Amino acid sequence: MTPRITLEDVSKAAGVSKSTASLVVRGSSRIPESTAAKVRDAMDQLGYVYNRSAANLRQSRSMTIGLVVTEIINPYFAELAMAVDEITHDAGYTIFIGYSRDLADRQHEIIASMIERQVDGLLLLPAPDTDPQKLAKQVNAAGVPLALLARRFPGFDYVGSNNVKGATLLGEHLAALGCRSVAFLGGRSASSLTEREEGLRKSLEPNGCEVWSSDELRSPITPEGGSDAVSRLFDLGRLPDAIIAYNDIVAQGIYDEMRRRGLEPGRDIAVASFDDTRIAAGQVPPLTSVAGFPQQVGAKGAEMLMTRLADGNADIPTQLALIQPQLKIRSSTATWRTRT
Amino acid sequence: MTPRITLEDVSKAAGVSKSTASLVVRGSSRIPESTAAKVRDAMDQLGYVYNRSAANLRQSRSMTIGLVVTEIINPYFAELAMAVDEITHDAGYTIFIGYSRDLADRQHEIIASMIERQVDGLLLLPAPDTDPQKLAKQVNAAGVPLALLARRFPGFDYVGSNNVKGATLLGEHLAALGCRSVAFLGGRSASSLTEREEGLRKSLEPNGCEVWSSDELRSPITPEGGSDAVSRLFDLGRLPDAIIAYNDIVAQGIYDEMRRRGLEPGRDIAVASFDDTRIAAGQVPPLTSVAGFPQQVGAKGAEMLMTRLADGNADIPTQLALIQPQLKIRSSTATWRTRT
DNA sequence: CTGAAAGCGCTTACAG
DNA sequence: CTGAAAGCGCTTACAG
Repeated sequence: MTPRITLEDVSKAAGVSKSTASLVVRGSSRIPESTAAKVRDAMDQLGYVYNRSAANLRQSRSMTIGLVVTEIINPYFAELAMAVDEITHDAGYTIFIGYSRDLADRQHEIIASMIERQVDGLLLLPAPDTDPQKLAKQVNAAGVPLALLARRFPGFDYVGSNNVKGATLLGEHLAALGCRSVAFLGGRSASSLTEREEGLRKSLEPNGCEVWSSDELRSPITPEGGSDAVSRLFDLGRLPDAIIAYNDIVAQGIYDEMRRRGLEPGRDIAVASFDDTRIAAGQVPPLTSVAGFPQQVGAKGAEMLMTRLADGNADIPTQLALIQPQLKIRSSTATWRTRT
Repeated sequence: MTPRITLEDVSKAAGVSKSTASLVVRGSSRIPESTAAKVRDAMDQLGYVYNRSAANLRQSRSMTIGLVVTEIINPYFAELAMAVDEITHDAGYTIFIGYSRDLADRQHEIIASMIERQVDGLLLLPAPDTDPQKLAKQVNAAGVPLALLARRFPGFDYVGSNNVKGATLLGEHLAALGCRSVAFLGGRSASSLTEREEGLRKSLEPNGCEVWSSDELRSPITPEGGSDAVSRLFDLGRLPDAIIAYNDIVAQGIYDEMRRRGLEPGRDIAVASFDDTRIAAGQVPPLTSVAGFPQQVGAKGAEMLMTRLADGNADIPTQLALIQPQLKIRSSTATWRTRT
């Protein structure tokens, strides 16, 4: 390995001081073009590569942010991550990514390692069993601004879908179809779950439609989780008019398990879900789903964080933003008819 | 903001020297437990957070690697990225992610910013129009080891699917079905494309089956790209017995466009593709696809890079690894019957 | 086993 | 407009 070329080498070759060379690298206008050109030539000659980490140490900012999500096989998370990248990339940030796999311990470990690496800010889609106190302590101790995405805890900046609204739209749709009972399946305790349930109850119960949603109907956010939840539901002995999945991934398992038991989704039981990832429209029958617009969540969250970073994380109060959902009605509910 | 707590503060509080404190942070056994305990107490008291970037500057390694992929909406890329994370996380690395969107310029910009941030190594799924010389120059100047994933250029470490083999399996299957003509659609010039085409020709042409694959049948790796490619194919006036898509994403568009033109995939024309992401099995009819095992590609690529990093990037010759593919036969080809 | 000093590659006041 | 010096927070020889 050739020894590393430093700014000192460049400045010597160009016949100027280190400070002058430093100013040139950063494009300062205080340096006359003639001097700057000499420095740039020297950089090219020597094959200089800027060591931003060294600069960071001095400036105490890294132009780096951390993004922690559950995983990215779920297209909802993938689109959200890409949107974050889009915004932060344009702002000159490079992003550290970590996948918590919805394990709070792994999540904290990831955050710790990002903090050690001096991230300027953090965007987190929190694991359901996150301890908010612990999280607050961890980021506050380091003075790193944090915005939560998609799932919220009080006291943190947050951008997510307006789940109550989305669930209300869905509930009204099902009530209009004449549903008398709805089972809400899958997901783990998180604000998104609570909010969706709230919207469903609010829109269905006043219309005389029962909402079944108990702890035993929760599940991991996987197709298998959905299948298992349906099984537990059917083992209770009663079939609802409609099944609402926590999201599209869970719904896939619900379709599968229903068919294994000889029930056709959309005909025997209406089925709907949340997120409206590309999975939903691709199902057979196409799945009614509440679009959550992860691109908007990610983009808005990134902007919110950028704002805090720009303001030196001053006394901006906690920021909240809700993205408006949209109900996509497809045949998994539209073709269902109440049994007479 | 409270002023940052440094190792110096800790050492003073613990009544030892900075070097001793440093040794304790890194768990050196040279420090007696009694001293170490005092230091650790001081760290807790003061709320010390390790500044790994400062350490990096001194040690000239960052325990950071860069991963650059096209995007992650395609589950193939998502699974690959997660597999890389799995391996590198366990080895103590944190990963910078960048999405090239298959734009060579953006790719180089991303790599440059990662290099400035002192990544120890780079994993790249290269954009099709990458200039290999330029890439080599960029990473060699910085002395950063690089492994290519899924698409190769000569002279770089590489892990990818054995595309020739996979395409051969698929070609043999189609030949056995009695196909007399096959159109290969979608994708952009890349080793993966060339290799797939090679395998198809090798297995089909000797069996009297034509392979149509020209520049005008290429397309972006999107459903729209697939639709457009089918349109261009049909505009040529002849229908093949089978259409092979560059991958599952392209195949989605092929299904759509065929139906728009009144042709049923799997009945009127057999359809198959590559990658076998969860998209394939979820299609109607289920899509025959050559599984490329992105988890294995990602994991093996990460291991390869870790090896180079462990060996101080010594004179290990270029490393190559091919992952064995597997043909998943589904009804999009299995139910097709030659017209008599 | 522990401490004082130098140095990683930059930037930042401060002089001139 | 440009230079010499100090410092960001660590680690690394080197003494003792």
